[in-house]
Amino acid sequence: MDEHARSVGVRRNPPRLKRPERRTQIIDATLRLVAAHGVQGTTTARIAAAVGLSEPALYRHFANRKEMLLAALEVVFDRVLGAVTVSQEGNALERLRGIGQHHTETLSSDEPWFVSPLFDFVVAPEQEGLRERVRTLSLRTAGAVASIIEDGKIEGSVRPNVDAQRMALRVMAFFWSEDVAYLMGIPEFVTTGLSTETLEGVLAEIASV
Amino acid sequence: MDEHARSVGVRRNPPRLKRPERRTQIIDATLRLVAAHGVQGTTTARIAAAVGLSEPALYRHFANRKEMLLAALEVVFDRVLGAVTVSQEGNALERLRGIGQHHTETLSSDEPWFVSPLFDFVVAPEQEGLRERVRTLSLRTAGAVASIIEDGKIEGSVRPNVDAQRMALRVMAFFWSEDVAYLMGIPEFVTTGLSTETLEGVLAEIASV
Amino acid sequence: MDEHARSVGVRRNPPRLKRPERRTQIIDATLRLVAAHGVQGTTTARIAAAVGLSEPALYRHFANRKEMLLAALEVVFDRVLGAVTVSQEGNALERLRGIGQHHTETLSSDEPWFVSPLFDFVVAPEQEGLRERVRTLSLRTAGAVASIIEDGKIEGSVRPNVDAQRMALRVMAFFWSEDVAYLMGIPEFVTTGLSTETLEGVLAEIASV
Amino acid sequence: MDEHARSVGVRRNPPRLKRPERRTQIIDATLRLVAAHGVQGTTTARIAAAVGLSEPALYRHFANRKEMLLAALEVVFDRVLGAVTVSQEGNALERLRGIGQHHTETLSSDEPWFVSPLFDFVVAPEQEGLRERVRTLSLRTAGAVASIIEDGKIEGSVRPNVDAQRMALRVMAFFWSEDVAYLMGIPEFVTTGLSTETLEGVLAEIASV
DNA sequence: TATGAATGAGAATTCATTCAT
DNA sequence: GATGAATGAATTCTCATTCAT
Repeated sequence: MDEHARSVGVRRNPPRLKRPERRTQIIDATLRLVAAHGVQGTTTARIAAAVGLSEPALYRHFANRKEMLLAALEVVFDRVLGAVTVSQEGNALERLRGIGQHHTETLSSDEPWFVSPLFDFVVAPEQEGLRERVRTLSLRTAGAVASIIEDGKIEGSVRPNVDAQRMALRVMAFFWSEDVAYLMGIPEFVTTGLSTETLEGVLAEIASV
Repeated sequence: MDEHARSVGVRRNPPRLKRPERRTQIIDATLRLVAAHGVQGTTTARIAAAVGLSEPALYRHFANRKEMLLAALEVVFDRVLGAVTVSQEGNALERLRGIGQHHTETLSSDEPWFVSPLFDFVVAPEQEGLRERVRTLSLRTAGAVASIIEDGKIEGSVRPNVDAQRMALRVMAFFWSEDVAYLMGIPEFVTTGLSTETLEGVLAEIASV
Repeated sequence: MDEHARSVGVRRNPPRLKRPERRTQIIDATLRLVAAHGVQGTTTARIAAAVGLSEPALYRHFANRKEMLLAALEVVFDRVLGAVTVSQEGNALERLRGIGQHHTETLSSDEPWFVSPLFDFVVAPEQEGLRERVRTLSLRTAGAVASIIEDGKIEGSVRPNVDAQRMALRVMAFFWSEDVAYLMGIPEFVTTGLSTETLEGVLAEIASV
Repeated sequence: MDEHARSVGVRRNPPRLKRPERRTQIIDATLRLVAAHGVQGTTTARIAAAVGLSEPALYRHFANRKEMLLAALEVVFDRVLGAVTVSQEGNALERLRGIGQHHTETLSSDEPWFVSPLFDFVVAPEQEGLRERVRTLSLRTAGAVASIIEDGKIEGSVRPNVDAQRMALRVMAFFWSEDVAYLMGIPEFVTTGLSTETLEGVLAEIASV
């Protein structure tokens, strides 16, 4: 019957993906699981089930569970960083405003997939080593925001005596508060423009003249 | 004979606390452990050890581990709410500033006991029903802040046309961003006065004249 | 029916032993298993099955598998040391001869239970930490032999210029060679008095006059 | 096209060894690994890595892991036997002394490759059938020693009434005790000449006049 | 009110081995 | 002759919880 299956072109159980695809697939599954069950609830058994593999097979692609989580975290930040980097239109102020809008809109949409995992990584037990990585990646994001502010100084849209690093963190705070409001089930903070007021406050402080 | 022992007033080794005291003791221990090890790391074994009881004995006081955690969450919010309510000195603005300072100081201290439990519950898997509880309690806290703002309107320190509910949420955002910064391992946001700038921004917006 | 079982005095599955008995029982089982399957083959699953407990229950009595193995090793050496210490009759030479005879006889008997475990511990992977303990305990045994030799010097049966430590090791070598011969399936080395010749050689060297 | 590549003489990356060479290479690697990590630690993964092949490729050359270990054991005995046979200089006594020295020196070196595998097989669980093999090969080694002694009788260096078989086993005992001392982590037995004293005792017993 | 003894479910990970290519 | 992908069976160990006393 195996023969029959083959001749008719019926695929055997798992479609035997190539390395890179499997890796991506595992990372995606991990991300979804963290969103649904938290870091703690993202067990190797669940990941394996989600990708239709046996648990040991996972270890062909990642050294251990932590690596899977770390890879997923990396993806989260890649997208966050991407969102910050992409906006290239207008002067620094307008770009920051654009980034803020993007964040607000994402959170207002029906699938802000990244918030849950992100905060799950933040509160993950110290020993998982995820916190440290979150810190590093967050600071990198803050750095990206800071360079936009620096750009603003050069082009003249931002006051020259502004401390870019510090103000970048205040922009981050805007992101954070939107995220928390969303997580706490208080979307009105995001959707009724409240958070935007905070961001505008920051922008007003750094705008030239 | 146990009866005899009691009637004669002979004390057994551990002075056998009464129900309510034991309960409180267990909740306290749970809270300390959550602060130190996170929700996940707060195992029944650790709780039992912390209160000097055997594990099964815990189940005399709580149906299960989750109940212990829930009770601890309740305490967290009692204290958070307490911190917001207590400050009675000065006008509304000064009281809000005082509350903010208290929050900042707690986070700068070496044992910010409430952050870890709070956010652990925030990111808890949807189905656990903990999020809903956090939402309710957060809104109650926001309500307390709103009444202070209303008080300010009456006493004249706050502009009369301010929307207390909305501004209360912006004050909450200040709390949240400090919490997140702390969790992410970016304490400079809290300790170098960056977060305070945000709060001052809000206060300036609502201050009369 | 549970009620019936109780009233008739029928025991429920495992007879719920007290701590010390369980511990002993586990150690014994471990020892038997090491003899039968080697250190590697002495899995927690097998130990649990042997004592009629679940695997986790084992951990109520020992911190981990290594502790169980170590405890078993201790027992092996206790008995070996016991055999060396017990013989109190006659002068040093006669006592050493007695110890040798005891060893030879044990190996000729049908259950030299200790040899297999002993050597299994010797070849156990470094990382198990058993080798180091074997070394320590072996040297302790050698020490016991050395004191007998020292006793011999005092009582005059042993030449005063004999190096007790060194000769003790040569006596140990007699034990070892008997053990190895037994393990290798060459019992004639033990049973036909060949090994005894070696021991007599050593005794002749240290005997006074 | 693979065919084409071959016919044109184009070499693929790893120079694809012929069957026999690969086999030897695998056995060598196995032997080195057993010496370093013990039988247990000699995993197929490690063997494959050591020879630069994939794990499945090993099964082209051996039916399973046990076959690889068995082949390695064979080599061990070949070498042990070789060491006993090779020495051809001087009379029987001198040759035996030479063999002993060789053994002592190997154990004093930093890679006594044969001890670990040898004893690992000795303590292997009965049912594996490895013990029997070790017995056979040990007796063969003893036989080689016995012939040297017989040679000694002919050439006159050994007393004619010596039982070669028996004395051969006592020489073996010298080997064994050195091995055990090494394994137990008591190298001083080997390095300070203690074991040699035993051997000299045997040689003295068989020497003529 | 409390405990000593015990467990079922499940965690991450390793290993020898197979199968299709 | 060799490999990439995958797995079943085990391994050690943790945890919340139960039950008889």
